[in-house]
Amino acid sequence: MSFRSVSTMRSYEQVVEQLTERIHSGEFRPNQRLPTERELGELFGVSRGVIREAIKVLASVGLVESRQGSGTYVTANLTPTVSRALVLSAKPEEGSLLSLMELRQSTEVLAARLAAARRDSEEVGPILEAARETVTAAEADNVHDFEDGDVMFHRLIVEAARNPFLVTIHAAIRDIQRDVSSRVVMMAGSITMAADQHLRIAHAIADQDSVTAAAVMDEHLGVTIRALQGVLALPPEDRRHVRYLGSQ
Amino acid sequence: MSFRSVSTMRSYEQVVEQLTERIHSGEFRPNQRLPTERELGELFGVSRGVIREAIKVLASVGLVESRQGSGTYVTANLTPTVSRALVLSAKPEEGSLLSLMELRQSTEVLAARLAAARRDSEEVGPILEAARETVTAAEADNVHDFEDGDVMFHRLIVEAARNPFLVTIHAAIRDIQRDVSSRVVMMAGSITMAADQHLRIAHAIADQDSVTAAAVMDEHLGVTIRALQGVLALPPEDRRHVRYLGSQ
DNA sequence: TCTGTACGATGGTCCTACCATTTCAAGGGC
DNA sequence: GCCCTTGAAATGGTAGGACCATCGTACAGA
Repeated sequence: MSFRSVSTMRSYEQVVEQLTERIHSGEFRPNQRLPTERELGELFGVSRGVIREAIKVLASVGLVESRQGSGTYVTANLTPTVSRALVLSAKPEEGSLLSLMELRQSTEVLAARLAAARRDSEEVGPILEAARETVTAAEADNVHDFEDGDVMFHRLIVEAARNPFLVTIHAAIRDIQRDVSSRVVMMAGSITMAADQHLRIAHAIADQDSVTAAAVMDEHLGVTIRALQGVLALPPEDRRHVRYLGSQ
Repeated sequence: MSFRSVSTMRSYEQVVEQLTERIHSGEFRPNQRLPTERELGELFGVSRGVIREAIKVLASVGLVESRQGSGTYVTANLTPTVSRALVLSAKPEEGSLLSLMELRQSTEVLAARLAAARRDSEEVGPILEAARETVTAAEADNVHDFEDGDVMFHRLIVEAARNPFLVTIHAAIRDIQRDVSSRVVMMAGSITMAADQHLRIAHAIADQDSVTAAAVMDEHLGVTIRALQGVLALPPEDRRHVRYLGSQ
């Protein structure tokens, strides 16, 4: 006696599902405008309110984006964001920054290992270039440029790892770090040393040396974590001098 | 001339924010019923539609749950789910399962390391117990019981790691694996070997031996990954015999 | 005590109207 | 001809009311 459970799927859920499918199938491409809410309502045979609720869900995972007066668009870079959910999972208390860095270390070490094994030959150039950019910036003590190169460097490696989940999570981590405006201790270590590690990682990936790439990446982020632990051990009053980059 | 930027935050966003805060602060506790949509509308001074959109967002990250005719409740197990977004980030194609296992390996190795370092003395007992449960089940060749113990074992370790992000991501990974009904190759290795590894990990955590805990966990999940890679290398027709667990 | 019914509360859906922004084309001044 | 202004239309954002579907409970009856 096996019955299928009666499906009572909410209508907005069905809309979410169908729109998701169209977006994934490429029928709706990035930057493309969706039909208006009123039109979608007619197409799906539901009220505008239902459409709006569905769109809110899609927007909350970063698949679409609504602009008042203009329309609803498929997100440009089709990387759904998990940052909101991730943020919600941690109370904004002491140590959540440390937790975040731990996660980042773990995932990026994997990314480095995979990137070394799977990177396309065309991907090597940009990675090396980004690494060199951080070296140049470090020599000039130009923190701003260093950061630009740093972000690019890590992003390229994650992408070269050919693991979509890593891309999503890495984007979310970056998101949160930006929100929390926690550049505070990001640069706690010496940027010269960091740039040097970048270069070694880049070369390891170029040589398809997974072990070295992973090991140096582990050390690279480990430095930051240890610095962070040091700062968190200080009483709050004494932390201020660590921050040396105020702007945005 | 410094002006505060004019708040153009959508009203539903503000509702999301405030409700999130109340939930996190413990003012709304798990399983508690929120005020009705109509009441919330009055409390926030917005229409019911806005409230509904806010609730949809909260529901989509797994913070609340609506039951028609009854009310909206704070989710019992307050682990927001990122699974939907993660699912969206990978087209359901070949290899996404491999990507998922890679992510799982990376995060759980970290979890094992942290758990060994941070575990509370009361957490050791349940972890050992879960490990022993899988050993017993493996000896009896009872796959069902093995799985129960297996899930519990890994969950306890992740929780002992004291890193909220890991908890969230691990839950999401489990979610997806269940959805994809991919027990297929989960057990591809010998469950006897797996159970043995469980025991070694548990003892390492009990001994606060981070290095061993991480190493064995790495190997433990590495076995599954290698098995998975083997299966994916086969032509689709030949894969069927790998699945030996059909239920649910 | 148990069962079924009735009623109220609540989320789900629909509808209409109006507001706020954006977009773009028509118009006017130079 | 070019640039700016202006205004209308389109579109998402918000409001409010109505009704439906479901749930929970209280109540009446067996």
